[in-house]
Amino acid sequence: MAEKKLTTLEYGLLGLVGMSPLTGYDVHKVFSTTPFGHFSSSPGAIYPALRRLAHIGLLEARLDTAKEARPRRIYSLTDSGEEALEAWLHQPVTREELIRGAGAPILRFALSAGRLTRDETLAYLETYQKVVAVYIEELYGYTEQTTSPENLYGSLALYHGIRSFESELEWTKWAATEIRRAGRSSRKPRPSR
Amino acid sequence: MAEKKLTTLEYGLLGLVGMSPLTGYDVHKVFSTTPFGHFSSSPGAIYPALRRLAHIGLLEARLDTAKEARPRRIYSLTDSGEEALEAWLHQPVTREELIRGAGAPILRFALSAGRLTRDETLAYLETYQKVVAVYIEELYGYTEQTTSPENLYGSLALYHGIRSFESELEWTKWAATEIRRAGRSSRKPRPSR
DNA sequence: TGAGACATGTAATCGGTTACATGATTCC
DNA sequence: GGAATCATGTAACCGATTACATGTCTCA
Repeated sequence: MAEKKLTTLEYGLLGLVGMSPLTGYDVHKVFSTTPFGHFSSSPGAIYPALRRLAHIGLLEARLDTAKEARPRRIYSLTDSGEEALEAWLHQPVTREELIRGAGAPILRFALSAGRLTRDETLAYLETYQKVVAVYIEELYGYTEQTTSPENLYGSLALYHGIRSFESELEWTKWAATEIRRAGRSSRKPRPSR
Repeated sequence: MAEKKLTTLEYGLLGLVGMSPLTGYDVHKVFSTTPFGHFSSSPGAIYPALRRLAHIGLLEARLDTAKEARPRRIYSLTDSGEEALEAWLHQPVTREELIRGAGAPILRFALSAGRLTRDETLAYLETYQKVVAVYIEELYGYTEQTTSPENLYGSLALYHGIRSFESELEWTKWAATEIRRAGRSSRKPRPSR
């Protein structure tokens, strides 16, 4: 079987198509009108990616021949696509994903709705949280080397990173409590401040 | 003249080489042992990029022939490289850069040390701040459409984005006050909490 | 009925990742 | 003096960006 690793965009497409069958243009619309994944909505990225996924059997294309001269492909998730997606959703967050900043950790979280159990998602958030905490410690380590008055801007930039990961850390905790709370009542989530 | 646009990596290299002449391996070390720019430290990215920059005249390579069989190139910034770097540093933050998340806004800030005046950097932070604020409003707009109990995870993911940009917004304000403060005294910057 | 927006892609280019290759240095 | 590690790259592949091409619908 030798599961090939896919790009973040491709997993995003699997997740999106997995919600409901879509055409390339539908995907384009989602990417360009919502903050979903902050992927590029360029057709030169989307269409080839959909084709690739269809080619390796993770998606299947149904030809809509309503307009003959310009038929369009409606993609839906195959069983093995479902499998690949779920395998990915079960991966814990890694340090590399966090640093790369391509948004993979949060994408997995968002796509886990309906595909992971509540407890699995909570466990995912827990590992997410740990990885972030470890990385924050690492960044603090640099502050001792780098913090000198001559290097003010460098220090400030470093604190930018630290703060942003601290905010991410708080989010993981908050999200977990919201999910737990939703299990007991059906109130809407509210930002904590 | 038609200044060609460079990649973020290339600007990072200009900035780094601009601090002191470096070899490809030096760059690799910086990228792999510090949080500078969170670029990939893969040689396949660094060496070709240095060559490209040298080829278009923004860097110049001096051959160090100390070891004959394996001479190495020490790169330094040329006048036109200096120009290109400063032109870039003078660009205000754009919405696209912010969303793309490649770290360009913070990289420009960090590299502005010694190349922009204090007031120019403060002005840069001001536009940075405004762009972030505008984007946060945009994201809040989505919460009204998207926030439904059935779409809990989607909402939570959206709040992840909002929080992280809010943290960025606070950083821009904090950094500006630190810079102003440093103008009056020479204390080290401290995180605000 | 012609202009513009909406829809559906393809092609060329190009930067980055992964993997490979080889030369020097250290150190056991 | 052989292995491991440091240093300095090259090559192949492949995905993404940019630009282009063409079909279809709306509506003044």
